Amino acid sequence: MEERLFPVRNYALAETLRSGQAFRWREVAGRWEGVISERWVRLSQNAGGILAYAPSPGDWVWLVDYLQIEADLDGVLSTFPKDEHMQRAIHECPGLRLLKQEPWETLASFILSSTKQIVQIQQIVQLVCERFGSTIPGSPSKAYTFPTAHRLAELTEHDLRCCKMGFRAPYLHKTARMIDEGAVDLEALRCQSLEEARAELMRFPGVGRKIADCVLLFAYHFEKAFPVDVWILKALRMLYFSKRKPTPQRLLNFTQTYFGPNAGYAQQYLFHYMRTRIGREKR
DNA sequence: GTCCAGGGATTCA
DNA sequence: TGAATCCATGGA
Repeated sequence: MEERLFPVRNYALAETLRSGQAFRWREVAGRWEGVISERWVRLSQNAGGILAYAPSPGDWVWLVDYLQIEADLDGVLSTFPKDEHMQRAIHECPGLRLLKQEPWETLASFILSSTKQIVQIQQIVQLVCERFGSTIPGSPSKAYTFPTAHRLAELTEHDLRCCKMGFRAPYLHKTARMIDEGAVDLEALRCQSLEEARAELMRFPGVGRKIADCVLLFAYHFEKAFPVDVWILKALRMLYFSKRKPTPQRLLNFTQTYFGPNAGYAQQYLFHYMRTRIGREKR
């Protein structure tokens, strides 16, 4: 086991890991345990920064990249609109970050996310990993990798349905098969334009605009991708369109222009703001 | 545009 | 404690 302190400032670790972009982090006695690709890791935060603990971590680049430790957050925030709502959203959760996740796991997880609450998505993903992932040797607690597309492709739809994913099972199964057969190359999307990459992702069953944009943002860091779900819809209507009722097309145009070059990052702040503050007040 | 597809967590009475 | 509602939706 090795330990390393990353002296990063302005990083809201707990809020970031809980924010609904990743589904495999577990809080254990104030520390966070998770799996990044093939590696188990435990994270905690103190005044000095983020403390990481992992078996044979090598150069830790995998973690620095995943957590985006070297990202210039202040630079990103400075591109946000200077309106009252965005400034409040930033103030509400200083240090909220976007992670950089592995494309296949992100795609599969968000196919499973449709009309599910975050807690339930976590449960389904955990079941899938326990049943079909590989065990990770050397981790103090039982840990599993996220199963490969090839592994899921050789299962039956029924095997997947048994992980409580319901009608999402055929979507995930067919998507795994398409990737396994090479019909779509997830790595190739990295050098495509946002529009091309989105169109590729939407070829998968169960992937519409919203899920495609989640994958584009959380895995590929297309910084203009702006997933619009019920929370964001609520936020936009309440904060920016309180007087008139916008058409869906008008809302889409707004998300593509108003929030600037880091619209996806702004979306994450809005999402968190809605779920914590307003979400609570409204109830 | 409308309806439907699991089922668990959460809220409410 | 039992019922109602909600849920990072997409497809027919």
